[in-house]
Amino acid sequence: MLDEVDVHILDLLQTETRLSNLELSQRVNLSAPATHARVKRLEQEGYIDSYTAILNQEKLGYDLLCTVFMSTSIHQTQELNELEHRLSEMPEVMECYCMTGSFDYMLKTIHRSRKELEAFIRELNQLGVSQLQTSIVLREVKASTVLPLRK
Amino acid sequence: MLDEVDVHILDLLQTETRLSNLELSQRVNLSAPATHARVKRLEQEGYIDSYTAILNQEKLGYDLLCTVFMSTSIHQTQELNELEHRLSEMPEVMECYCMTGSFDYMLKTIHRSRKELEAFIRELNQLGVSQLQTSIVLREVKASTVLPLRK
DNA sequence: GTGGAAAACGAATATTATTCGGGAGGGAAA
DNA sequence: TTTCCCTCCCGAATAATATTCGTTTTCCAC
Repeated sequence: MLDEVDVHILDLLQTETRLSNLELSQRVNLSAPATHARVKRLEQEGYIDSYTAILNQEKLGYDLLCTVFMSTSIHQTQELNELEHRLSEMPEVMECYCMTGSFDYMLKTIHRSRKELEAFIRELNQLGVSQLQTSIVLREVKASTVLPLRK
Repeated sequence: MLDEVDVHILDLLQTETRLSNLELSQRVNLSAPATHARVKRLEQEGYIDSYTAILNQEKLGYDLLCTVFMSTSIHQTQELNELEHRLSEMPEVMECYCMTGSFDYMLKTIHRSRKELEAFIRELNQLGVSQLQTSIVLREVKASTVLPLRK
């Protein structure tokens, strides 16, 4: 179970990840070793999935962010797993969700150019897709990975 | 400009962020100081937006991930900025995009319960929204922050 | 209150990042 | 080709930081 200090640590980790263990310990009013042990415990118990560097999409030439809604004609579990596996392996697919609503899946995909997007959509179509609806992101208003722990 | 080694570093940082600088330097066949200098340069020049800890939504009680499509009746720039600012400030809104298609915005939102989702939608409705369409994520097939640098 | 487990502390150590002086490589000009 | 200069690298030294360890404190259950 998590106490108040654990939540405080998690919240600091997801917003100010670069804090040293010493600074972190000062923020939560604990000694450095005690703080360190807690962080390790939180990692161990699966409260922290991963640490990651968020790269700048624009600077790296990825200017085309899309949402793709798709449905499939597949209904057998085995084949569905296969489909999902293939989707997961595609590097352009950043997120893939199974959804309520009129489509089976929603994808968030990223591309360098219209040409690459077109190639990607063609690739998708060869996967047993019955319907596809692609929209393009005009502007990113907010893109965060932070959970509202402190709300 | 980026050379091959820079791209290699960025790719390692976004997939194996916890690597020590020493390990990182060995992976890219450079000395530790040279690698360190490159990382600092990449941060400086804005190729790395941020470092973050990705928390486990389920373990922390956030079991309700949604996509919300919304349109607005607002057309004046000033008021639109205001609206976007309000959306950005809402902690449940993890992502917000201005889109092509039949809705103006798409949001990715996260909640602890149906009750909180309902309160959130009510809050949205008081912001000058003309249309709302909310879908619920049944299952996360893939959720990544990794750009396909090596594709 | 008392015993026992869990968790904290400070000091010591190990690991890692960071700085620094010097040198190799490569292009431009003579 | 030689020289100069700039850029980038390296290894060694230092500084900062994480991590371990033995001891003490805290906090329940009885």
